[in-house]
Amino acid sequence: MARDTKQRMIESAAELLRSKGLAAMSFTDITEHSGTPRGVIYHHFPGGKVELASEALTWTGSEVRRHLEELDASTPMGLVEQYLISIRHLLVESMGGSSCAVAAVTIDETSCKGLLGGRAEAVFRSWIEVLQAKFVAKNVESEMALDIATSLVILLQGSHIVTRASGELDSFDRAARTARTGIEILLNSRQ
Amino acid sequence: MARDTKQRMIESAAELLRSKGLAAMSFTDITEHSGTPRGVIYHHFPGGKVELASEALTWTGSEVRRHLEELDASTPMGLVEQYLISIRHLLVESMGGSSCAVAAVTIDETSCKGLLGGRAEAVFRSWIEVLQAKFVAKNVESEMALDIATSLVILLQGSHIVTRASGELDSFDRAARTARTGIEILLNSRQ
DNA sequence: GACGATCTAGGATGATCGTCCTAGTTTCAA
DNA sequence: TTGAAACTAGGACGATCATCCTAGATCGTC
Repeated sequence: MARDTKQRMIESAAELLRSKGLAAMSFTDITEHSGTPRGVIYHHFPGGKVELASEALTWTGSEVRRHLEELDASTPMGLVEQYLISIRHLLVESMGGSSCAVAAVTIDETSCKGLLGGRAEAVFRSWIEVLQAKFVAKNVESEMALDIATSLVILLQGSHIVTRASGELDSFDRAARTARTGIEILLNSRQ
Repeated sequence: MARDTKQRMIESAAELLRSKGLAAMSFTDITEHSGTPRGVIYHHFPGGKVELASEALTWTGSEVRRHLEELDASTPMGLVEQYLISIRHLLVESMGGSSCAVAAVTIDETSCKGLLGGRAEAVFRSWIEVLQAKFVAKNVESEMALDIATSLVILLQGSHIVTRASGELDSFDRAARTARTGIEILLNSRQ
């Protein structure tokens, strides 16, 4: 029960972070969205808003990481294709109002300098590392795998911003096409 | 004088938008940062915070667009190189606390749906169009030019987020390398 | 069955938010 | 010179914010 209450608040925080950002996310929003009473906040999160946001970030990070770890294909290029398809679905959902919780926190300066900034960095790095490992497992050289993994995460973040503003996926499709071409060449150029 | 007061507020708003996002940017911040009195706000911006943010967005958009229009090189690939160098400088500055004002507004759901969202979309599109026209002027086919321009803007936005979180430029350099390769191949593949 | 620890519950608080208001000041055309 | 328009100036307003507080409820352990 207790774990359930806390978890509901974390997931609500993650969703509100995605939809309105850190500063605009109030505890009133969270209690209404999660259906938990106000007094529970500082019992489960003695550190207040920062601690809740931090846990929401960590949770979002591991959720996405779990999706990334499920990617599987016989070739490196197959991984790229799967990733692009996967995040296209994610962007479709996002257009309805959500963006990326990690990006939302990164936008905030105060959070960026403090605990939350470090947490956001760790989340991004973990995503990149998971992707890199996937490519390395397909016999892609380590540095090249890191290049590709980083490019894919940056493509996701950039697309989140631009497609959310425009309300359509054309921008992503064009950037994805360019990225696919570039990565394919990189992969073919290896010995 | 009047124009000066208004302009100072707009530029302060743009900077605060970059550093802390829309919701966290208060009028108290703006008056302190710009050195203008509180009563002036609703004289120059009857629409309140939304109108000020909108003007800050428009101003940021034209500032960046001006930089983009200054890009000049003899070859399409030269343009890409210049763009990458140019936004690398921008990212160096950004690491000290600022991100992109347009992205900051896009994160906010309420603003994204309303007037500000439309404004943000227009700004992104204008950047893409300027870049596209640059490539078309170098005899790159229109659709391919749009692909490349879109990719470059998405690269900028994604890098802004990730490098701000990590505090270093390695992510950008890796993504830029991949993008450069991909675009080069696209350009060489044309007839 | 009782007791300490954990959790739920909602209200109170001071600070800060965006917005608005009423004066005073400057500018400039007639 | 004068009067209207444009602008400066700072305070006041209700609403909302994050935080904290005190009780009641529930649980596991002796």
